Amino acid sequence: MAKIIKKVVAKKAAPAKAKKQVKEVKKELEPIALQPLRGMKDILPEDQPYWEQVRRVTERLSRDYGFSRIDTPIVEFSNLFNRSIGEGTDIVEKELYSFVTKGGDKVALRPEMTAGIARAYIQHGMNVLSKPVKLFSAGTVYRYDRPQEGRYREFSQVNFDSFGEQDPILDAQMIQVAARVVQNLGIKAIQIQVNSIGCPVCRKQYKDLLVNYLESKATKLCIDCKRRMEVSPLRVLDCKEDKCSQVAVSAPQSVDHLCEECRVHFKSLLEYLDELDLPYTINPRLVRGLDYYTKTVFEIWSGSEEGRKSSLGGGGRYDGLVKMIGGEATPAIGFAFGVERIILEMKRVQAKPYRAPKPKVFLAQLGDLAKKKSLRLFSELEKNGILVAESFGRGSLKSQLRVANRLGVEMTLILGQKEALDKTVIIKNMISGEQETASAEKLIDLVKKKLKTDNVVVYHDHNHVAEPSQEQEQT
RNA sequence: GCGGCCAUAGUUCAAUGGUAGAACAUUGGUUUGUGGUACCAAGUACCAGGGUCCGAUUCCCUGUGGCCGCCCCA
Repeated sequence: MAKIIKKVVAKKAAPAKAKKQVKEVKKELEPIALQPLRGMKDILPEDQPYWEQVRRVTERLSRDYGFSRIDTPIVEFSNLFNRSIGEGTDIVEKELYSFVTKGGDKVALRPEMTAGIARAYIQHGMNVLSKPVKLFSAGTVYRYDRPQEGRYREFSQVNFDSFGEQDPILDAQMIQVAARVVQNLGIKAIQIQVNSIGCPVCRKQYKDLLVNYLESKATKLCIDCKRRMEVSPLRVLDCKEDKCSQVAVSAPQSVDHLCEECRVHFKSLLEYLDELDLPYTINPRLVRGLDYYTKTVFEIWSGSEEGRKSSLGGGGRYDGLVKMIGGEATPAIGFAFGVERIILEMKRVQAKPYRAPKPKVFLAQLGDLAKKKSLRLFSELEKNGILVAESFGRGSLKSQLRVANRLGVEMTLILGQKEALDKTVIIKNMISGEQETASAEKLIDLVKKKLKTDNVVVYHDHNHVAEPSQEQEQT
């Protein structure tokens, strides 16, 4: 009695004091912002099935196509990115998370993965390996821009690169892998956009030609494009302004001005794609934002011909990159997908996420002795490969059965005071409601046997289950 | 980096210049060791800081964050 009174008094008095203290502490210390940084977000348990599905599909495909996994640091020296991606690009110019370390190093968070992977390729002498050297990677990348749906400052990419082979058949196979990634994830309506932006030689010639043309039409361009004309004339072709598109329509196209080598390369790529039955669209206006691309560039868009389209991922050939950052000349090609965008699209088209196996057995306990024993019983079941759910913190059998019911288990094992003393366990069939008492010794085998035979019953009764789980509703 | 819209319980949304309600979710209960439904009950919220005002969650400003458009891209 005295104890209870003390408790009540303590309970009443405590919150008021605690609140005051909290307030005082808050004033002295900087309050913690209960939110992540702008453009960053938590990936909550409810979303994990989608992430797990992406992980499984990409890992499986990368293995099937002969890619080895590589993981490189998220932080690298800034000049790696400046040099490879290009000083003038938006990614480097405005979106790079760069800072100086305590030791004075100029570093940056990676805005994409290929630069770091190319660095690792050179550093570890992978050029001596049998070509092509195919590398797969997955992780977060960082770009400091204005967040929107499907566009974050911290986001995840799955990245495929292939070093050391210049044959256009590699280009075709890479595009095939890219298409299979999204298709295997249940995104059926996609567009493959391809283009060739040539090699440094013919690209320069083409650029001059384009600038000439644009200058002749300069009065018809928007303000931004007049600026772009000098900085990166290729981007003018991509401008969404009406008047610029009109100019772009009759602009010279890079595919018409490729050198012989690039032209043949592109031509045979298209032949390979035809052979693969991969429907593609040649998009002469497809220009990617990284300077290191040569020849083939491509993107995978979601959606069909009309309607909203967004780029799920893209890539291209980068024959000059490895040499650019200090290795021997090495042809290469790669692509990356944005995982958040893929998941967004999976949800849009109601693609199936990964379904984790769910426990079919619930273990309920009642009374002190049973509670103690149930802890061991749980691990015995787990060791025998039986997935078990429990709610040991709950007291009443009723509330435990409620949880069991909600989880949709096939059977509940009930261990009460009486059973604990008798060394028995009650097995309750959650579909029929029937119960039987089994000896603790034989329990594991009995449960195993029942799970096997009960499967039939379960399928039989499947439509009868009162409440579909949340996951089922989602799919 | 530029422009616009928005910000209330765990979630989706209300109302209001006098400190806030619902639904769903969660937890407990409807007597003793048994689930669903129903019923009852409980807890939890005005993004932060300034200003106007007797008084602000409400009006204004700034910050922070989300979303949309541009830019760019994944």
